[in-house]
Amino acid sequence: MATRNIYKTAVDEDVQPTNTCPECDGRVTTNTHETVCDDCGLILSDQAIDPGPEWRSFPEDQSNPERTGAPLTPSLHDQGLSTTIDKHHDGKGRSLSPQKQRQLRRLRREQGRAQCSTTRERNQMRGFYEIRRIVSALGLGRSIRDQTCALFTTAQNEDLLHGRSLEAIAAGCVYAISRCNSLPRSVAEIARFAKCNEDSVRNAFAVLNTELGLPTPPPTPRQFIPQLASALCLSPEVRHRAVEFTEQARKQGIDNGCNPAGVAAACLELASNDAGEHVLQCELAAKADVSTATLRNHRDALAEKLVETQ
DNA sequence: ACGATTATTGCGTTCTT
DNA sequence: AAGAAAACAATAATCGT
Repeated sequence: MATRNIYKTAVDEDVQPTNTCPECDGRVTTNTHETVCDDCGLILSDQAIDPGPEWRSFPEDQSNPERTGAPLTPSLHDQGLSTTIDKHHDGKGRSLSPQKQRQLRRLRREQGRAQCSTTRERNQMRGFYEIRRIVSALGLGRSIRDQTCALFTTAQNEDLLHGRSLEAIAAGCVYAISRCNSLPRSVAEIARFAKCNEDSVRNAFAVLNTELGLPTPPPTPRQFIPQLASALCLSPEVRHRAVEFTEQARKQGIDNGCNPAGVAAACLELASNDAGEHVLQCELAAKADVSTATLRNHRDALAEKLVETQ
């Protein structure tokens, strides 16, 4: 429980408003890892300028020995601090004698074994590999990836992996972190890329959530608008309108107990119809992972309420 | 493609032991 | 208090236009 708050990364604390989003003119926020548009979810840059020292070494300047090496990353089990032994050259770039090469080959083999000496470390490597794979397949940013890896480590420390598949825990971590960051992906979407079924992902998330007490608020329809609008190439106006509709839906309480993605899809349909940008129901429903019937039901219920309030 | 009707599923409530 | 069951709402499937 001591590590509870590490998932709340800089998103809340170090946020500094910068300029506006080129796509929708929405407000843009930057944390330590990436710059994201609040309105459309567009990631403007996940290669933020690093104010730290250069990652170069200057052999002639011996006074500054710490200015070497690659930046640390939590998504590698050794945080990127691995040692590699070259095959053909020594530290100064000279080529090696065959005897030395043989010796170094043996050293390299032992070093490789030492790098993940325990099953714990091996599991962590496999878990991180899986996380990196899923996160990049979903198009989520570096910040999400690093938070997910941190959560995975915590899960490992709390002994939550016993009897569960590593792949399921990794996928569950991705799901949990995406939700904690208000960038919800459906379990189905994650399971599509994960090496396990939906139930395993759900179960893994449930375990993480209860055992670690994650700050996971229920997903709201609003959070689904950006990704859906972007997937269907809808205009910023439609997107803004749809967000307003989600607010209406919330006030009227018609999203209670409903799949938020379905409500979001209905809001988008109404908004796009208003703007004359016609979207096929089946496409909208497919992107939101709901049936067209559900989409229509929500749309009609919402339309009724909207007429009443006018 | 869209709409209406019917079937299924999931879940909180209520009843029983 | 714990489990079973009837009940309801959300969602999906199917058929008709």
